[in-house]
Amino acid sequence: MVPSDSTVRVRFAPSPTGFFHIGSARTALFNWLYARHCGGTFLLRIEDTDRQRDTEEYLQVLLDGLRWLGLDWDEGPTVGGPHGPYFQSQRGEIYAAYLQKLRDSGRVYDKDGAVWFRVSGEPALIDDRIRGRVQRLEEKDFVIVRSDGSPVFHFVIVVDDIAMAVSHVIRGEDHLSNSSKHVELFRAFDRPPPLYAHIPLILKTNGPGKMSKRDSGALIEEYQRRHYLPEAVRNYLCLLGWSPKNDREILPIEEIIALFDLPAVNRNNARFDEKKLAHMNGEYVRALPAEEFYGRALPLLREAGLLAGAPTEDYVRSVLALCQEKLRGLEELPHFCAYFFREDFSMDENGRKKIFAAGDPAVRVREFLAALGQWNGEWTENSLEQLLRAFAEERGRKTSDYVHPLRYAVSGQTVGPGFYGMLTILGRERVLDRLSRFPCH
RNA sequence: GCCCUCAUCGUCUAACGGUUAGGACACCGGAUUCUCAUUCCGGCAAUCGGGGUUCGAUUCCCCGUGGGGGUGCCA
Repeated sequence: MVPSDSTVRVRFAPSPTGFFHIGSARTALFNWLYARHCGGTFLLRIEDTDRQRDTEEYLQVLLDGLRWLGLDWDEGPTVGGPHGPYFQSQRGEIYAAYLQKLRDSGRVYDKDGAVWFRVSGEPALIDDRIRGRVQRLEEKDFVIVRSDGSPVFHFVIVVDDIAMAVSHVIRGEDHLSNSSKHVELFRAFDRPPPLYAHIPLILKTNGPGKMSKRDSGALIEEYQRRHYLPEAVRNYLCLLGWSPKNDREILPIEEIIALFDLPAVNRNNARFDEKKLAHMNGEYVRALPAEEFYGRALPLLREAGLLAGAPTEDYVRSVLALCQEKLRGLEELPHFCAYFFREDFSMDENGRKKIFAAGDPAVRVREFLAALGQWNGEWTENSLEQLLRAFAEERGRKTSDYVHPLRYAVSGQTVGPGFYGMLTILGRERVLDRLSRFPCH
C-alpha cells in the first residue's frame, strides 16, 4: 500500500535552455517518483532568469519532454496552483520582499553595487536522506543580488522553496556543496531547511566527467525523434542510481512508484549505457499489445511513405503482427518491412554477397518458380512450407538451400520475419512476380 | 590548492557480518532440420590497496589511492 503523506512537496526547477538533458530528466523522474510514492505534490518551477533567451520556445522542449515521459506536475506552468507564479521571471516582488527581510536582520551588505550575504561562520548541517548528515563550512560571503539588480540562483531557489513550502529537495549531487549556502540562507530567514536528497550524477559512457549535452544519447528529444518508447526510457532512467532488487529490471511504473524510496537510492555515480537503453527499448517494443503496437507503428509507416499505395488496414495489421517480435526498436520498422509495401524495395548489398557466396541463387529461384507456377495448393503458411520441403527433398537438397535465395529474391534481405508467413502475406501474385524478375529488380 | 562526496565484473546493479559473490547490458560460443537483429542455452568477467575490529569483513572503523562534484555578480 502506498503511504499517503500530503505534506511531501517536491519540485523540479529546470532552466529553459532549449534542450532537455537526460540528467535533468532523471532528476525530474526521481522527484516525481517520490511525490507519487508518498501521495505528495510534484511542482514544476521554471528558472527563466536569463531574459536574453527565447524562453517561450525553449520552454516547450521541456514541457514536451516531461509529458512524453509521463511526468505530470500538480502545480506549475499550464496547470497553475496556489503558490504561483511558477516562473522566476515573474517573482521579482517576492524576491524584493525577502531581500528586505535580510536587510532588516543585518545579514546583507552592499559592495560594488551588488548585495552580499554575510555567512555565519558555523558549519551548515545538510540533512540528506541519501547521504546522511553532511557538514560543510561556508567560508566566504557570497553575492545574492547582482549589480544589475538580478537575483542569484542561490537566493531565488531558497526564497521559492520557502514560499512554495517545498519539503524535500531532490537534485543532483553537483549541488551538494552549494547546499551549505542554501542552509545558511534558510537559517537567515529563520526557517528550517528542507530535507535534501542528492542523487548521483550520470557520467559519460566513456571518458571523464558527467554527461554533457554534446554526448551521444544525452538529450530526451533524441529519443522522441527516434521513436523510442517513453516507458522504456523512463524505466532505464529509474535504474540509474536505483534498483528494485530481486534481479528485476523491467517493471511497470506503478510498481516502481510503490517500491521507490529515497534511502534506497545509490550514492555512487552511474555511467550512461546507450546499448542497455536500446536493449530495454526493444524489450518494450516486442512486449507491446498488438493493438497498441499498431497505433504506435502506423505514424512511422506513414512518415516513411509506405502507406502511399493505400494498403488495407487488415494488410497493415498482418504485416505488423508478423514483424513485431523481431524488432529491436520502432525506429527500424520502416526499413524492416518496406518490401511489404512497395515493389522498388532495395536489395541489401551485404546480403547479396552472402547469398551469391553460397552458389548462384538465380538457379534455385528459377527452379522453385517453375514449380510454384504450376502449383494449385492453398496459399497458406502451412501448405507453402510443405510444398517447399517436399520440393527440396525431391531434389536431394536442404530446405535452406532454397529458403535463403528465395527470401532474398522476394524481400532483398537475408534477415526478416518468418519466411512462410512473409510469403503468405505478400500473396501469390507478388511472390511470382518478384521471383520471375530476380535477379533483375 | 582547499572543501564535499563516492568506490562490487568493461557497464548498470544485488548480496541481516557467514553465499560456489547473484542478475542484466555488452562481448564470445552453441541451439532454434528458413534467416537472425527475435527466442533459448552456455562461457568470459568484480569486492581498489594497506591497516585494524571480529571466530568470521564486499559489508563496520582508519589511512592511502582513484573517480566525481564544488570552489562565479552561471544555473
